[in-house]
Amino acid sequence: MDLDERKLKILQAIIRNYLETGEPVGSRTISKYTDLNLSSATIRNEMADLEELGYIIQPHTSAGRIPSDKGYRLYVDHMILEKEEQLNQATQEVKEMHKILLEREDKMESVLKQMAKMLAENTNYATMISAPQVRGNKLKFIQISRVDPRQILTTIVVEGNVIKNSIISVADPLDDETLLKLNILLNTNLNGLAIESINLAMISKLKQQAGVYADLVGEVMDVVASVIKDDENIEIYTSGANNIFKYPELADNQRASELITTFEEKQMLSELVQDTLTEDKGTGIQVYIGNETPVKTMKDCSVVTATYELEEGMKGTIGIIGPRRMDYDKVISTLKTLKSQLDTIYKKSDEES
Amino acid sequence: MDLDERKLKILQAIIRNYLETGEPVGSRTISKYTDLNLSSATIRNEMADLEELGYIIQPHTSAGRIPSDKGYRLYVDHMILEKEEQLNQATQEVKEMHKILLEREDKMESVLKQMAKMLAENTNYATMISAPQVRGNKLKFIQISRVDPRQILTTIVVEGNVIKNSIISVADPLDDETLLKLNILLNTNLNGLAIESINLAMISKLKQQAGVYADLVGEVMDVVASVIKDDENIEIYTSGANNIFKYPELADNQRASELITTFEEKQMLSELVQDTLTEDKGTGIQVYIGNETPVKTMKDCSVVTATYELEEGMKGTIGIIGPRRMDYDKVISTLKTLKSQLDTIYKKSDEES
DNA sequence: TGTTAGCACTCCATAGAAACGAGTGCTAAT
DNA sequence: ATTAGCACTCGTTTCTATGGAGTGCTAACA
Repeated sequence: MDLDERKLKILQAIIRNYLETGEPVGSRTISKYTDLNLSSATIRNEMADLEELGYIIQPHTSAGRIPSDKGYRLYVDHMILEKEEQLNQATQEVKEMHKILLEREDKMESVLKQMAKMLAENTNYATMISAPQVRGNKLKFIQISRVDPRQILTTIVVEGNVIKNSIISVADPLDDETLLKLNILLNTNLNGLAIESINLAMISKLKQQAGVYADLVGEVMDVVASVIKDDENIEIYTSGANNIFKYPELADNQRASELITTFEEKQMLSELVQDTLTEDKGTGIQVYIGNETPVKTMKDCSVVTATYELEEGMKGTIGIIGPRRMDYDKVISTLKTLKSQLDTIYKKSDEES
Repeated sequence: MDLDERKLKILQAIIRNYLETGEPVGSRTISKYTDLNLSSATIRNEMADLEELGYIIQPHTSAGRIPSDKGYRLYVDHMILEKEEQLNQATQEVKEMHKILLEREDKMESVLKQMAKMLAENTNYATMISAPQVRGNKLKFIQISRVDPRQILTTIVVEGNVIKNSIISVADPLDDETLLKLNILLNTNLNGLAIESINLAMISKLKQQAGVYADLVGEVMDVVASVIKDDENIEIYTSGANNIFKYPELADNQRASELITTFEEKQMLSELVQDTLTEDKGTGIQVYIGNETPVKTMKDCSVVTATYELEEGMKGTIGIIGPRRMDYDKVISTLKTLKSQLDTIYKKSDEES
């Protein structure tokens, strides 16, 4: 048996209604809700069919129906296609983000934090944003300077303008000439190289050329290495974790505690980021319903993610986490608009600079 | 009427018992619990007195008693004095921190994060740590370098080795000589100055001397200014927020949601940090019971804070947030030990460098 | 005079019973 | 194919015991 037009309409009505109320919806409600002009009895028959097909579930014999994961999935897939043209819907809130992005602060960190917060406030769900991941980055600039007689400041810039500093202590003060020589040594040998491609042989060669300052060069190389290390545990910013308390189905102690922990230990979220980045099939938007999510503690949630891309292949993820009955419609179109803005604005303003 | 020895002992027994169980404690329990060898009837009389004095409360007529804020306060004040000598009690967990601190990473951020986490795991309460606040700091080093033809990297180091970078875009490439000249200009004029003391007159003088590069110097000064701005919203790291679910009196939706929000919006916690730093009377440990806390959303919690101090007057705060019936004993001694270790270890390892 | 045993009383917590009502499935009529 | 009608199910809410923990008070005791 396939889904005819009418069944689809009924299913849609059930889901819409359930998204709003969070209560199982009965046949009588649907009978009024839709423009089909059918009696509740007819609806009941159809609902029995839909249940048999696995699109809806009856929590107990005398209750209404709620959508199953399969039902949600159908709804979402259907909806995304439909929405394609009316992209400019959720403009209201996204315009504010536009503004934030334009007056972009020096620290990308604070931009992302603010964005997460704003998204959370507008959607009433929990949000997460991962900082763009830098991969295969090339060293753009490396420099050591004397901050005071015993302290050397290392500054490293990689493509994408990620900057890393560290202070190294030295036993004997370096004079200006040595400093200059070492800087030239480092830059001529390392500039333009992908960090991953720096191997042991190169390091030992460098150390050899540095002579008595081999130790110092070694420490500088440690700093270089730490750029990669930093990169491995991706920065993730979250906001609106408290929103889960607005949805009774998530707010019981057991679940709430788990979810809060998940948001706190951002590490678990990074699985989600990874999955999103690898699974991305081109649309850039992904929906995980219930158990589909790669994070087990979120099995009672739905997650909608978007990947955004800056220039130079830096990719990041935005995620919205809410109950199964989240307003997919609004969330997806919000994310779509935001994504497209991010993609374009960031690119543009980076070309300026 | 004053508190005689016996009343004190009874009060103490009540509190101890309540801390453990979280249930109102009755006279019979106390009669067995203490070594006073008194019947429950006698205890009842004493308890009636204690209640009249305001140290304990009866939730309802036929229930046992629970400590009032006044009772907790007495207990805590008493206990702190008693504990003074047995400082080495909570060594177990603190030794691990010792280790972390010794192998201290370059980023203070990650040390503090880890510390917060470890504290939370050991105590089963929520924790917060504020990064040391830098005040009245002097510029130690300032430098601009050319990263690529159109991009200038600004690096600023202030006392305490706080480093700040920013990339500035320029329309026309700068040659080496100009760069050197500007660096000398900036360093000779600004080095050693407290950032707060840089005024408009100096800036305009600098700009004048920079000639055609006045704009660039202006942007550099903006970066300098942002060091202060960064400082104003203190970095605060939290951990173990989910622990509040372990205490039923905090775990109802209303309260939990408020608390989670408080931990998320670190801003509210900064009030606590401020209060702790200003109220500190020398012991370095402070206890806020219930309504005593400056953060309203925590009125059902108790907070124990410690201020730690690194060299150069950099002060930070560690806080442990739990239910009113937190294990003050353990928390206070843990914080004391940790504080003393932080005070000494950090100082020492900074002298090394 | 301080302590204790005993007892009536209070009041929360728990469990069960009863009433309710939303919603269903099925049947028979249209 | 649709619908009205009806018996039935089952979760939710409300009410009513019942039990027990704990108290305050009184009277007896050392």
